[in-house]
Amino acid sequence: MKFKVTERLVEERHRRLDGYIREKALKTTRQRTDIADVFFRTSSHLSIEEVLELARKKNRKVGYATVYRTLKLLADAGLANERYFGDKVARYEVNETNEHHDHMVCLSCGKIIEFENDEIEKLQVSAAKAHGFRLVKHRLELYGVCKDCQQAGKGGQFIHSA
Amino acid sequence: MKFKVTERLVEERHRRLDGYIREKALKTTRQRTDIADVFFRTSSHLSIEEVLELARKKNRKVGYATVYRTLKLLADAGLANERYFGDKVARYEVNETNEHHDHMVCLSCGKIIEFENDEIEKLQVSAAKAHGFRLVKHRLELYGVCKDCQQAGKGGQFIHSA
DNA sequence: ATAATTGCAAAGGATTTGCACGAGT
DNA sequence: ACTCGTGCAAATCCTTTGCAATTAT
Repeated sequence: MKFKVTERLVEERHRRLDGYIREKALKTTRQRTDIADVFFRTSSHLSIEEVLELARKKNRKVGYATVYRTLKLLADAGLANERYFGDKVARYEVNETNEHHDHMVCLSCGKIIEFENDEIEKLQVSAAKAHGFRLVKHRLELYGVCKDCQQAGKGGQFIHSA
Repeated sequence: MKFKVTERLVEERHRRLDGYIREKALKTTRQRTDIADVFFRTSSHLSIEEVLELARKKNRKVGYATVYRTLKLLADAGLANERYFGDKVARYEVNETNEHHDHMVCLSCGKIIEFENDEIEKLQVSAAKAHGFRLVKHRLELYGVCKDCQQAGKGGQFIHSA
């Protein structure tokens, strides 16, 4: 997301989650709410590890299996997207309905920058059409060195292999 | 690759590998040659599993650790690229120098179609520039249903989650 | 009460690694 | 000879799962 995560937005996300839970006759639990909450409040791409760490600050007894399960649940509910960047760990981002963005991943510091480009999207559609391919979704990632790392002269040390 | 893999091309790849081996003072072994050979002869995106199976037809005693090590070696030599599509297994493709292509992945049959689009590449460069980002490489994948699967009416059953 | 959820530890799948043996230079 | 490569099994990493105990409805 490019915007700040407001309290209003966090509440809206919780409401969407509650709706899903009700619809599927699941249960609202302390852990779920806490995990979802830390997740809803970030605007970054968190690994399970990171979500676990944040969740434990709220609720010491969160187990990692529950984090895995809760993030899958959020993904099923359409509230989270699972992504894999260069390394092999799953990362989750909040899924904003009708938002389309791609990512730039800094090979030096690991930072993930979101960007949008409608022209590229359009060309993807044409490329798919040209191959008789029915496009469902896409993934575009640019790997390189972010502005900060270039300035800090850290362009060389790639921590990330993409 | 869009072209057929000719004998000339296979030889050229072996020559490049030999050069790398000499340069790094490594050794040419039966297994390496066999694994590299089956790999050089395909034009698809093989998993370790698949390379192992093919290599064993040539040389029954190839161990899977050797396949892992050899494909890493080929990647280091600049002859192979490691990629991850929707599932979690690494796939390797022959790296054609100065060839740029992206992939369409069929969610129904798993087929991988390569395509090129210079316009998209150009837009990526501008997008990166706009963020002060030094672009090193990119990854673009379109997920959907290929022409064959659409005709066969298999558009619904996604075997692949992207 | 009933059924879903949790936490733990065990199981899984893909990949990596340590080590003694075998092969290339 | 000397060093590198191999195969095997064990180890590792991330993720999933079985199960008994706990909690929400």
